[in-house]
Amino acid sequence: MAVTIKDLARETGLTAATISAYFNGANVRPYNKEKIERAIDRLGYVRNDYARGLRTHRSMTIGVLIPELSNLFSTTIVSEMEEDLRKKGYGIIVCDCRSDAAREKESVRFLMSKMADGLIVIPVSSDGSAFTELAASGTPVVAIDRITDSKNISHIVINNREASKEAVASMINEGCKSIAIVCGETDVYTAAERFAGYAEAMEEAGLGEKIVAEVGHFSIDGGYRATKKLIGENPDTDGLFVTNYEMTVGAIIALKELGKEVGGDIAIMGFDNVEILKAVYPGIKTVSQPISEIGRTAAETLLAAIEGAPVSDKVLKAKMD
Amino acid sequence: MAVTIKDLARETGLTAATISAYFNGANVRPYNKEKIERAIDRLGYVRNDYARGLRTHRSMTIGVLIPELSNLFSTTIVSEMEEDLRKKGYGIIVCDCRSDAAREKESVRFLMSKMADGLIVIPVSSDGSAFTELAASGTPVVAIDRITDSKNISHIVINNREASKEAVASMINEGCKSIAIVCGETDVYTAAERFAGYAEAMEEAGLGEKIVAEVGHFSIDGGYRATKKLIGENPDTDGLFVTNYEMTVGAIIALKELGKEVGGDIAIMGFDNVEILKAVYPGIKTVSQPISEIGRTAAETLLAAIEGAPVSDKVLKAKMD
DNA sequence: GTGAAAGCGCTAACAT
DNA sequence: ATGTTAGCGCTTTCAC
Repeated sequence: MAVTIKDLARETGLTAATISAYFNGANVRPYNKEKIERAIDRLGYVRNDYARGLRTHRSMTIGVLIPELSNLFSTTIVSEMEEDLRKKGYGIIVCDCRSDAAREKESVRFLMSKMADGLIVIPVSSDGSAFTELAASGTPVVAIDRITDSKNISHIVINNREASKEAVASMINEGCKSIAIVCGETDVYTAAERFAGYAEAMEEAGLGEKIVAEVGHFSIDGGYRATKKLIGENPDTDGLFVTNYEMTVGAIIALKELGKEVGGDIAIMGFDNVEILKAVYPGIKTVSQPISEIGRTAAETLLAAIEGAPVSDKVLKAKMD
Repeated sequence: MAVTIKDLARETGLTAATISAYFNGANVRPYNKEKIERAIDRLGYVRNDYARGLRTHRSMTIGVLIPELSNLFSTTIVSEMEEDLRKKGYGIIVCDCRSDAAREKESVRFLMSKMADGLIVIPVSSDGSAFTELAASGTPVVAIDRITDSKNISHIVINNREASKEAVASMINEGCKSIAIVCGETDVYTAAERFAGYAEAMEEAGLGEKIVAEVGHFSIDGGYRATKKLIGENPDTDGLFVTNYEMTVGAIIALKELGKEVGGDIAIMGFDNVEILKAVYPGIKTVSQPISEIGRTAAETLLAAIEGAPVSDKVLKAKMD
């Protein structure tokens, strides 16, 4: 059995209440303080968060709920948040709902049972129904990457539409005449916004014909298939806007197989981290999201909400590079 | 305040003990069972794991401690384990110790305070000192990827040495005469083993001169710098064995900049997931670790240990492709 | 500044 | 099958 506060009490001749006071920053006689610290060392005491949490109704853990943990964007954010939250004494319980709304709901209950003090979420259900109940009951929720309809939760997103519009406009500027987009299904917020930006840029340039492939899974494979199909049906496409990292990788594989030279026959505008691709194909451009900043902002916003701050939405800016 | 078992008791006219019995699978009169279930629905009851854990000394959470959460190998494993463990009712608390031994130790205490029922760890400290104390006290620990000196913890690793030896032998077989290795610092277990396999293959083939670059950070940048230096000093190197994924990416960027044609001027043997690279450079070969299997095995081993199984080490096999 | 006592929400004997 | 009682390890009044 683990060492408890009672053991410290026995060891020091003090009472549990005093030891607790010591831990919680109350004034303790220097002499006793030293005794307590010696006892902690000797006995190897570690405070039991479960007992503490039960008493205080604060678990000091944050639930993190992600559609796909195998995705670079998600894990980078998780990594950032883990660091920030740990600094404030919080641990994170990570759940992967595999882009499934039912699993998302189930995960919320799971995190409730863990008494999570708050949730940071990339929402799957666009109505946010999985969270509103929770948020209404007083546990703050911060959604990142995607907007939901819920007024009870805070949202941290980027300016998907503007950034995409600008990106496509720059492709047009570089001389592309026939630009296709590979994007996710437009019932996902980010996909819809990025598509809208693409469409706006095309229309403003008077390039009427939009070439679109919607991809169910935002994966390498999804991007690969979509690109194959797209180029098969529209062989004179000279520009490709691919709206996430994994799909960009897939698109490049497909183009390679089709014998198209990236940057020559066809220009690519990708999304996020493509360090290796850029090295291999210097011509490639991407829209980069401020991933670390998103994570940091989410952590900050949630902690503020836990301290009582009201719901607040934030839009961060992506940049082209 | 959240709904408690007492609320259910009041609502149903039963007592807390009966409700608890219901949750724990004891026999409850069908009539009462139904009443309980109705009450749960109406009140939105979620069982409080903290109270339960405090009482049972089982938190139903597993601590996961990783040196770098931003690394593909790690996150793939975390993703696999999260799924497996969730199926068994366990949540995971993820900690990133940034390859720092002090943070590793601190994280262990943190996870102890969270009453983790067990730990799955990619160890940083090779003596395993951060864990032995914990393991000795009854909390099982499973180390993956790297061996430690501790006899109290289970280890899941791959056959790094044999797989590396085989890989380098195959390069020699393909006609490479001057093969260099880019590996991590050899005080890390995997780096040492992979180097040993390289050395054995070289010696058996009578290729005396070993060309070695040790890299502090197993990162894209680390691989990039090491390769630049290596090729600068040994321009007629015709084979490169790079011992993890990120460094392989870095190496390829470097070769590209040096004007070396991958698969032509120089053969590359990488490690793990290089789907995109293979598409771009069909000649590239890699040693792939059974990443999902590692995660699955780690989860299984830990759960078995929690149920009382003794310490057990396992060696899984990597394959070349 | 420290102690005594009560209680967070749950489970585990034990009794009925 | 259900109720009674006690207690997990901690914090929090309230005395002193």
